Order: sequence, then C-alpha cells, then structure tokens
Amino acid sequence: MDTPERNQIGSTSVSKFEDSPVFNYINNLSPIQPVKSIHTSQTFNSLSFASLPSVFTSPHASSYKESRFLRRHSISDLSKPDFSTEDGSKVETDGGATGNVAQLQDDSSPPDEKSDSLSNPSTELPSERPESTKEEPQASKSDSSRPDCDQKLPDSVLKSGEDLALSDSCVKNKSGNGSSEAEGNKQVINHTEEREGTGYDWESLMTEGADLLIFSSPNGSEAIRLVQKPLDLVTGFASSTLSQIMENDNADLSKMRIADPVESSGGQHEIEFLSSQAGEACELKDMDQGIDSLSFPNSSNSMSREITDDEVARYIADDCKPASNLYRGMRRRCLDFEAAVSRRKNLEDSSNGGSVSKRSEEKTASMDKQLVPYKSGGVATRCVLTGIGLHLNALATTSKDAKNLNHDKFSSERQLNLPNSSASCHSPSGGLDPLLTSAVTERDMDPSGNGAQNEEDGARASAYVLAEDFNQNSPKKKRRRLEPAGETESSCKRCNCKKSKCLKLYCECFAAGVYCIEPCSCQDCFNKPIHEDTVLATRKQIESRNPLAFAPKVIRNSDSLPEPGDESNKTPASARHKRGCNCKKSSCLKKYCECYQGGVGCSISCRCEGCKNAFGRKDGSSILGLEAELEEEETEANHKSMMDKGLQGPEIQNNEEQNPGSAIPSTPLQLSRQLVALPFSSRSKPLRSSFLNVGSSSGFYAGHKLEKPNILRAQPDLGINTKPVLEDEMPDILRGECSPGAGVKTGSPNSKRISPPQSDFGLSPLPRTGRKLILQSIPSFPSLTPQH
DNA sequence: GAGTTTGAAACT
DNA sequence: CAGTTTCAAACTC
Repeated sequence: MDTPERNQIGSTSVSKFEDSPVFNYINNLSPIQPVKSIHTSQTFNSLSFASLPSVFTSPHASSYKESRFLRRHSISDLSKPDFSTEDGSKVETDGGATGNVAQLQDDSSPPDEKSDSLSNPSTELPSERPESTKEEPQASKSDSSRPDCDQKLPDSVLKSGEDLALSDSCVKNKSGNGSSEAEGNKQVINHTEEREGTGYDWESLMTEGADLLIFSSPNGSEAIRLVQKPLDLVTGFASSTLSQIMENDNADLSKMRIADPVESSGGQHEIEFLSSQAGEACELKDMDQGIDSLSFPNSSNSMSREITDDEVARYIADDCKPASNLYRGMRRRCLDFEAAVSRRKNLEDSSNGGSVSKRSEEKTASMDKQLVPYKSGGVATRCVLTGIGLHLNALATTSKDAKNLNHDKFSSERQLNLPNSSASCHSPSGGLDPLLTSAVTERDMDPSGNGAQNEEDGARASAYVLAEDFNQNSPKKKRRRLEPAGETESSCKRCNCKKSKCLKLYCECFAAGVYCIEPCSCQDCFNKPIHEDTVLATRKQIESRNPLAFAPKVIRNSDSLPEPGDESNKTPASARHKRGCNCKKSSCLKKYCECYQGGVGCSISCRCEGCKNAFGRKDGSSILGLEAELEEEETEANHKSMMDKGLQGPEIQNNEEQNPGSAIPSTPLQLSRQLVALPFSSRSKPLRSSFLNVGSSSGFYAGHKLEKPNILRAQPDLGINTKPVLEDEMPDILRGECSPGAGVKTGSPNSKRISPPQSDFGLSPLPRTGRKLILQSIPSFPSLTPQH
C-alpha cells in the first residue's frame, strides 16, 4: 500500500520503505517478493519501486495507480450503491473481494492460497495456506501470478489500482449480469471457470480484487486512505494481520468468491477495514473480513465458511488453477494493457453471458494479442474516454453517463497503456486524466447507475475497452472524442497528426500524456502502447528540454475555481497560462490563443499583441484589474451581453468579445478545462481525475510517484475549491522563485515560462492548510520531473 | 471535407 | 536567445 509517506516523500520514500523493517517483514511474509524478478510485467517492474525515478520508465504504474484510485473512487461509489441494494453489485463485490485478495496476495503471497485452493479444492482453507507455502507446484503457480506482485508494498498499491481498474469492468459486467445474487454468483463462477481455461481467472480475480478495492474506497478518499495509511499502522497490523491473513486468506478468499450474494453488507465492512487499516496486510484482512461478513450477511461467518469452503474449493480449483499459469504473464500486462483487457473481458463477459468461450480464447492469446481480439470483437462503444486523462486523466471529466464508469476505465486504461501516462490522469487530461483522468471522474460522479445501468455500463465499458484495446493493438482504433470540446476534450484528446507521429507536443494526445485512441485520425502514430518505449523515450527527451512540457498549460488559482454549476465560467483571476501566449493576429480572442483556450486571461508573461482576451488582458495582468477597467465599458455591454446570455446562454464568446472585460467570458476551452475540473470539483474524487487531466497530462506517462502523491493529496480534496487552492498554491510552490502574480512563470529550459501543473499538486482539503501540504507535495512532484 | 489561418513547438 | 521552420489545431468556406 502506498503510504502517505511514500507519496510525499517520493522516490526517497520508496527506498525508505524497502529499507524499513516493516517492508522487509512484509516481504518475508509474502512469497511473492522473490518472484518479483521472475516475471514480467516489465512495465510494472520498471515502475516498480525499484526505480523510483522510473516514473517515466514506468509511468504506467503511476498512471495506473492514480487512475485506479480514481477509478476506485468512482467505482466504489458505484459499487456502494449496488451493494446496498443490488444483487448484481453484490456479486461483483464478491468477485472483487477475491480479486483483491489475489492481488493482495501478490504482495502477501495470497496467490498461493488461490493456487492451493485450486489445487486442493477439498483442502480446507486453513490447511491450505500452510500447504500452499509448502506446495511448490501450487506455489509455483501462484508465483507465476505473483510476479506481478513482485513489487513490494508500493507494488501492492499499484496492483490495487490495477485491480480497481479491472474491477470496474468486472463490476459493471457483473452488476449487469447478475440480476439476482445467485445468478451473480453463478456468473462469477462461470467467469472464473472460463477464465481458468484462458488464464483469466486471475484477471477476473484481479478485477474482483479491484472491486474490493473499490469497496474499500467507496469514496475515493477512502481508497486513498488505504493507500496513504501510514506504515505505522501497517507495522502494527502487519505482523498480526499479515499472519492472520496468510492463515485465513485462503479460506476467506474462497469465501469471498462464494459469498458474492451477501457482499453488500460485507463490502461495507471491507471498506471500513480498509480505511482503518493500513498496509496491504490490512487490506487483505479487510478483504477477508469483509468477505466473511459479506458472504454471510444473514448467517454467521462460520456458516459462510462452511459453505464457502466446499464451494470455494470447487471454484478455486476450477477457476484458479488455470488462471494461475496464465495469470503470470497476464498480470503485468493487465496492469498496463491487460488491465484494460481484463476489464474488457469482464465487460464482455457481463455483456456476453455465453461469450465466455470466445473470451477465453482471446485470453489465451498473448496480452497484446488478446487485446487485439477484443478490439476486433469490440463492439461499438461510446467513447467517453477521458484524457486520459487520467487521468489523463484522463483528463478526465467526461460523459456523465453511466458511461462515465467506462470512461474512467478508459482513462485508466489509457493511462495504463501509456508508458507514462500522466493524466490523470486525474487523466488530461488525464487526465485524467486525468485525466483524468482522466478521465474517469464523472463516472464516479455518477454513482447513480443502477444495477441495470451497471450492466449497460459494463457492456459499454467492454466496448470502450475494446476500443482502447484497438488503440493499443491497432492504431486504427482511436479514441473517440465523443465529447466536443467541453468536458471530454480535456480528458479525451483526439489528434490528427500526420507528421509528428504523435510523439511531439504538437500532438494533443501525446501532450496530454495519453495514448492515441480510436477517435484519433493520426497517421503513423507511435503514441500507442505498442510503442511504449518510444513514447517514453520521446517523452523523456522532451522533458529533458522542458521539465514542465507536460505540465498543464494553464494554472488556475483557487479564486478562479468555477464551480461546475457556474455556467459563466468567469475566468479565475488567478488562473494563468504558464507560459503565456504569443498571439499576434487572433487578439487572444480565439482558441489559437492558449490563454483564451484555457479560459484564462493573459498575463504579463504573455507576449501577445492587441490582446483582447475576454478573460483578462495582458495589460491588466490581473483579470480583476482588467475587469475593473472593463467594467465601465462592460457595464453597458454586459447588460447587453447579459441579456444575450440570458437568451443565448451558450455563446459567451460573443459577449466576451464584445466585452472583453466581462466577467463571464466562457471559452470552449474553459468549458473543457473547467468542465474537467468542475465535474471533479463537484465530486471529490473527480478532482483527482481532473487533476490528472489537467496537471499531469503527463500523468499517464509521467512519473508515477508524482501521481500518487498527487492522488493522495487530491484525495482529501473535496472539490473544486481545493483544486483552485492547489493551483494557486502550486504556483507558489513551484514558483518558489516564480512571481506569484503573473502566474507561475518558471524558467523553462527554453527560457519559456512554465507553470507547474496545478492538477498535479495535491489538493488539500483545507485551502490554507492545504497549501502547506501542497508545498510538501510539490517537492514530490518536482522529484518526478527531475528523475527524468 | 478541403483549404486557410494561426500560433505553439521544434529546429537552427 | 532570436529567428525560422514545422506542425497541427482552429477556423473558414
């Protein structure tokens, strides 16, 4: 689990953890550790904590984490309601629990349990554990799966994130599929079985695990808590809990799977536990406990166990065994690409009740290949991708529909895909992601989804997933910027690059830190997961030139926070373009102008000529000043404009143009960005996504560390309010040197002014206090860039 | 949808 | 650092 410490500290924290006795202890407990090197998930390993600086190298991890968190939040939100009421959700939760367990196992060696259970269905859980450790063959299987887990605690965190992502899809699928609990359970089983054949079992487990995570963090914040929870707690619980978990996990896991129906109640428990507990071990325990409770909402735990043991053993035997083998390789990929795939699978499963066989086949294919098949098979999906953004992001605020969930997934996927997704992105954008990220957020925002909705969502999600897969696998598939400029844009970027190969900042997708997707009409695109290495390398190069190249272009101060509800989107006085524009002919009244596009006023840093930026003129460096100046002029014009607005609401620009000073100028960009922020703002979680999107477009690609910290920080954030604060603060922090007024102008390698990404900086729940926090966090952020 | 305009990004 | 070129988005028709 990521502890706040880690996040804050950054790379250094990681080393500390590793060195920390607790970490060692955990490693000892978990068989996984040794395995780490073993497998595979290159991206993961790279990400892994081993090389913090690897942020870039393994941006995925970070992005994943973030996105996952975001997703979690969103998911959790969704899941919660489901738990409370819907059966389908329950099923999901169950699955999620198992998945979580598995994931957790990665850290703590739970896989063994699964493998054990699988191998020895008849064996009792308690015995299984010891056996598992003893049983090498099984252990080996688990090990194979573990490689994913190879990471240490931090990895677990990552995993959890992945799980979450997976779980999202799963949840959706499950929720959709299982109208009744029994059905849901059956479905789960089926899924597992099917998966077994292909090795998806693990994935499903992972996805399930994700669900659990979600539960754990119904509110995003909770999830964060889990991650953040200090090692201290871990240390305290670690020994006891881990041991217990190890012992009980097998049974619990099995139970978890079986328990699906009851989960609703259990899910909550889990959440509670998670929140309270720290460290992975805690999570595992929680999971277990939650499962137990869930499994036997009505009956006592003992009951659940009895039932579960047998059934579970069966299930496990069926599901887990095959999965274990496949699982190995799969897992890491899942993190990056696989996660999406698994999600997709899950979605597909949910969407296609009987299509499992197909899935299994696809699954059998290598991850990439798998992705491809899915893609090919992918149904038309609605792209709500956020930027990635994660994001990215991304970017990130996207459609509000149930699809939002999908978006989140997408964003996460994107992020994952991206070697270094930044978005999230809070996904670009990014997030959030960002995009975010990115993407993502709205989903969270829209917890309203019912079980039925979930189903639909799942189907949609699957579709989205497919689309993403397409992107990854087939350049043809591109993101769809379904959403016009507004919300999705930030998160979901589309490009039309022809010569840049989408490896330059010319490419919006690349700039946002997200991979190109279906909607993109780019040519010779290298901004795809397939070319992750290239993307990362290129990104590094660009960052080497300008560390803030992927930082959000527009920094917004708290003042500027426009609430989602604010239609007027007045430009925040504090908001500024990091570098300022250089417009000469557009008078800063068109989107050519980045300032205008970003919905911010021009500042001293701008070198524009004939600035008429409705959000704020360069001369009036401060928007307020401009406004004051304009006020007189505007007053009248405003009246007119107001009148027009009242009638024509949508067209603010005109008014703005007419009344540059008008407070209401709303640019499409603003809308998009604000939208990104707004959605989030409204919802605490979304913020993150928004952050990703905005700030860490790079989130996808960008250093994971940064993102995490950001995430953690963001977690507390309640909404937009925090965000703005962050922005303001961010500049300060980043600026350090920079003059606060003009927006943050940081010296860029190119002598250009760069403002640190606002989004990146964690948001402190408390504006003022937050600042301090932000400052702390900020260091982490820089660390990321420097690493590059 | 093609062509033009624009300004950021990249290059020298 | 300044100037030029390249590039893709924004815009126009």
